[in-house]
Amino acid sequence: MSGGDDRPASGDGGAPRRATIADVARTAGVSTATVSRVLSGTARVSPAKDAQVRAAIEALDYNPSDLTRAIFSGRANSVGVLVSDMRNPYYVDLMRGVESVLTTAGTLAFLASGARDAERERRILRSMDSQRVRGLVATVTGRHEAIIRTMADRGTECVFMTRPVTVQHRRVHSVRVDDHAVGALAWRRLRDGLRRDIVVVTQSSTQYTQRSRLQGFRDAAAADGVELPDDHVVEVGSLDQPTARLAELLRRRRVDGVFAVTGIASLRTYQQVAALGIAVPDDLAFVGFDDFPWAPYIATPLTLIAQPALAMGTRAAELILEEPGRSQEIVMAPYLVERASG
Amino acid sequence: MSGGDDRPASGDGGAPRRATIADVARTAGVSTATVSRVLSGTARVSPAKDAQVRAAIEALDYNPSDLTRAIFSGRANSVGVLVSDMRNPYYVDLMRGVESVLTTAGTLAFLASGARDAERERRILRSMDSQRVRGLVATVTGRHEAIIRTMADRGTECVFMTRPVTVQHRRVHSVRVDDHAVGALAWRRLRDGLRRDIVVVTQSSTQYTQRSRLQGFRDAAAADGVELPDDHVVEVGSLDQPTARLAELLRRRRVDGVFAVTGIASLRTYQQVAALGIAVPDDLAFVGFDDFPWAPYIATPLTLIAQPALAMGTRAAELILEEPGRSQEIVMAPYLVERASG
DNA sequence: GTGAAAGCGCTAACAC
DNA sequence: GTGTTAGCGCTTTCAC
Repeated sequence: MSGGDDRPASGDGGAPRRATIADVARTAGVSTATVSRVLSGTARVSPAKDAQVRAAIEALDYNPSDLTRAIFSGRANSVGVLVSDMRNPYYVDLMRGVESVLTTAGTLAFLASGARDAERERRILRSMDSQRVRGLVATVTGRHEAIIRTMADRGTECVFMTRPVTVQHRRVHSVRVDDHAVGALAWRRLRDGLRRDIVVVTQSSTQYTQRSRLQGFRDAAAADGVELPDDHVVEVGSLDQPTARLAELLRRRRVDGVFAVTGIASLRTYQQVAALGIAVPDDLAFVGFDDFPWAPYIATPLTLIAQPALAMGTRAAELILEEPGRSQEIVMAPYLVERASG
Repeated sequence: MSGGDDRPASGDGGAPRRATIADVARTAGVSTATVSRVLSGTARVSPAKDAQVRAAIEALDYNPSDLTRAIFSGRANSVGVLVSDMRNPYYVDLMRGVESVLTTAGTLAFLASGARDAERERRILRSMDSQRVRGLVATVTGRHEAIIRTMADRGTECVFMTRPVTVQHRRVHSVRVDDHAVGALAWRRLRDGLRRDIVVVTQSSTQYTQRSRLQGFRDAAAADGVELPDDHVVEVGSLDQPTARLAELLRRRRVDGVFAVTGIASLRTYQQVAALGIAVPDDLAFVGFDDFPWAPYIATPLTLIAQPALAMGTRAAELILEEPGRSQEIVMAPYLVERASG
């Protein structure tokens, strides 16, 4: 062949150079512009050249770089998903929802866990911004107003789960469950089970979502003329903190119902109830929050208020792909999963 | 100010243009090369200019693009993680392991599920290749030799979980559990529990990993002079297939032990055993595979052979960051988690 | 329809 | 030390 063949066998340690659009153009005997047109399908090219180009792409096993493409649009073909804790089945379902929509659209999702550490969250958000993600689905502990505003300003659609938007911006959205309704559902369930002396277990009562669920419970109870005494709200904290106060409350024989407002609170309450040997649901009706895959398999299958995590994930991903143009606030209904515990 | 200020308020719909390295250079009164040097820290810059550059970066809220950077190295600052099923706690732990190592290194991980669908897997691998991921951690159903070879050729470190490498290449590795040892552990546990008539439950006996576990069991039994009859191996398939044959085997009073070789098989066997009302472990000792978070909480806590999923994830991520230069085959030891069932 | 050429934001020689 | 310049692989005018 005349001319040098420039499909080098190796650059350094032996990596064959990847075929570029120029290689394809050369092989097909056309310009790079024509190859680009075939790739994007925006402009028409003659059938003959089209065929040549496709043949060359095939022959060289050419796979165009999403990175280089992204440089033009300023946005990568990727979205970031930042969750608090990957072990939590809620986030797993959320991610599954996001992923199913994105994969269909040919977009890839970054997944990272902020581990409820604001500084770690910040670093991850910064990385995602460096990657120029076109969208962000986040559950965060910190507020991160500045970086969120920057990302939204620069074109990233940001969707926050579990809480209302804290940044007013046309590209900042919220997808969450109706926390007030969660509390109301719990109250009505326990009321219908004829429970009168109910304890509400929170994990951290300062959190907005937990306060809302508690408030929903209180409001629904009040509508039925029942008051929830302050000393019947107990905080159990995270997994390795003591639950002495909860145990004390449960030992009082008067308590006949319990509503745990988070997944962790549900688990901890369940363990405490089991440790105390209390008969569920006979002596104590138990309604928790956040369904999890193994809820049906434990000794006493748990009645739980669930959030439509999968649907929330797909909705979030759709928002990102749709680019609605103005801030969206999507509140989804929780639902009761009836099992043996209450 | 003399000259035009070129920090435009909006391009199209109102997205302010992102500050580029040129903007920083202009603001700091230096060249882009100097800014780049400050950023990478490779070459020394005078303290004065260094300060100016940092000030400009701060003022403009400049965050360099990982995309553009990646164009040079040919590799993005990202890795792809392709799993079979996100609901499986094993993959969750794997991902957690990968993510923890990568986040520390400032690298982001794509997560996608192939859903045991070879065509879907292929599309995702292709997307990841388009993103020029520097590494790949994959559990796949299909073989995908061609695309894997291409990716490895072009510089992507590929780590396969759960099975030996099928592509001989210095950048293709394997991290997996010692499946033969899994079977041996199970046998010895049941033997020590004085079980003699054991049924092995597989999910799909054609799969390499399951065959290995079965073989390990057989070999260990044979070493003790015990033969596993072929009709004591039963296949239960995936979640919604019937388990009639398993039920039939279990109903025979002679069977006093069972070893389920996959997580799904364990779950299905557990359900069947519960449905039949068989006393565990008194009438039937149960050893399963793959630990899961709620194993301690179910009615009869399960004795399981676990794989060090988290460690396997971190090891895979380390392999990618290390770029060992030649194919690595890492086989990790399974361990027994003793609980009530066997 | 098609190609030449400019340029996206960054890095890496290469001069000074 | 520092700036100038030439790209990285792609898209997109703008002529023809």
